[in-house]
Amino acid sequence: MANAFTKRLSGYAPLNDADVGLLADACRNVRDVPAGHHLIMEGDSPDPVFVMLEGWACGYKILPDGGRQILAFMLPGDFCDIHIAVLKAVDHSIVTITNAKVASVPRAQMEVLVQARPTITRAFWWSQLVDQSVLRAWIVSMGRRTANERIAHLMCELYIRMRNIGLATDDQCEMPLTQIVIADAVGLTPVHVNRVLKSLRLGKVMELRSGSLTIIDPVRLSEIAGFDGNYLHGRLKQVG
Amino acid sequence: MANAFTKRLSGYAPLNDADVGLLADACRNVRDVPAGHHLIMEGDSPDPVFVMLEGWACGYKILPDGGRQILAFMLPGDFCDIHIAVLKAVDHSIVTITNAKVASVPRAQMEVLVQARPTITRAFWWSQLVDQSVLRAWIVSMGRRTANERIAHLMCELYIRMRNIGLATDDQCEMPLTQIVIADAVGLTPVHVNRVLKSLRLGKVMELRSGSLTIIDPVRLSEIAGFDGNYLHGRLKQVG
DNA sequence: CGCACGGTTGAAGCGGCTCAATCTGGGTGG
DNA sequence: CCACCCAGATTGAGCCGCTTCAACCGTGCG
Repeated sequence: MANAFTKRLSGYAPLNDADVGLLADACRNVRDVPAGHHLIMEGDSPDPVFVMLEGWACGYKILPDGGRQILAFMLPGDFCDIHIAVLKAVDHSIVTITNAKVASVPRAQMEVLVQARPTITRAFWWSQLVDQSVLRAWIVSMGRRTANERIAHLMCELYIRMRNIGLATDDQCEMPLTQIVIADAVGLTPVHVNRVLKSLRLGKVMELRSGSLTIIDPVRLSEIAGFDGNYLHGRLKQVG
Repeated sequence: MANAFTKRLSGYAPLNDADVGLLADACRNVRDVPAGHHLIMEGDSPDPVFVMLEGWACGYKILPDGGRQILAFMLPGDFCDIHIAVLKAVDHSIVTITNAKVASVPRAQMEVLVQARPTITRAFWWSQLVDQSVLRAWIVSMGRRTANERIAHLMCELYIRMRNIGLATDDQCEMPLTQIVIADAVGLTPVHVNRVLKSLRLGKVMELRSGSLTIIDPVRLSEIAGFDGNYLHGRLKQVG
């Protein structure tokens, strides 16, 4: 019955079996989508809500000059777009990064869940708050952190989120991001991302290779990042 | 009966007189606070919800190295902190920028409003969505825009938000921000903010002087900014 | 095989930072 | 009413982190 979605939400509110059942049922309509497939395109009118069950996706916006800024990474259990529930048209796109399993839940059914189940409402609300905290943390990174710090911080965030849904070991997790994707997320060029990753590797801090992250020195890493994981969830432990 | 708060929320959902009455009543506990006064300090446990009725405030976070990153500007009618409703401790601070009138609403009363009035719930939800869109727009700015573009974009955002609550004329509005505050918001140094403002002034695009913004060439300004105001509200008009 | 895409490395340029000095205006005490 | 003060605004000079441009490598895949 439980899937990545219900697991994540259980972390936010004490869902009982009936709640979990309803949520799992809402996710019954599952699609397999390949990497690089768009779930939502800028300008679409938002209809179903997408929930990631397996695989990674990201939301991004294209600028007039062709540049791309990634706004969020969606991991298993994450909503892709509750936030745009009421808007007429979406102002950004969402694309899968890996092959993925995605559930699509009709808006109407979401409404029903929210109406009927206060605990589910609360879990949705929390989920939203956490997403918003992540956005704020990104702003801090882009505004005031150097390239090294930014990348270290992003790796901390993603590692902790992966660990939080049981997809990380003590010192590593999957991290299926190309250097181009990382660059578009942290606001740097791929070339510079490459140099930063090299220096982190040579400095024996962390290693990102063939789609997976290995944290060699967790203390150093979170020092460099200035990482305080609390924003991801009240009861999260620190890296290391 | 109506105040800046009920006016802003009316823009998001069709509040009836009873709704407006309840909201206005919730805001009955008003305090006058001077500029530079902290409404919330990092580490506080969040109790009342603050609503700006007059004046400006901003939320920010201090980094280990002493740097400051501003995360949001709060204008009349804005919530300061619904988002942190459920968290144990706040991870950022909120300080007034000008003298201000601030209503504090007990959390319990907020809950009552949300339970009893679906339209109010919807308005809160919308308000939250708009806030989140603003955060995303900031990420785009910090990640992919130059200093000129960033500052132009911020000015567009703030002008439109001011106009939206009836506090702007065709070509100007109050903008009580020092260059230091702007620098902390857009992730630049005050020195460079100064140079950018100078170039925008000399280029006859806009002028920021003694706490007020004058838009000289709205078309150029929004071109420079790459500004698309839709994210602030479905039915917003463009600058100019 | 060969193409395409991502990773890697080097060299040169530039946007924004740092450091530092001067100017300005509003507030304050005498 | 003036002298002073102080925070913010302004300007200049030099520096540095990141970008740009360009080449080359490695590898998975049609």
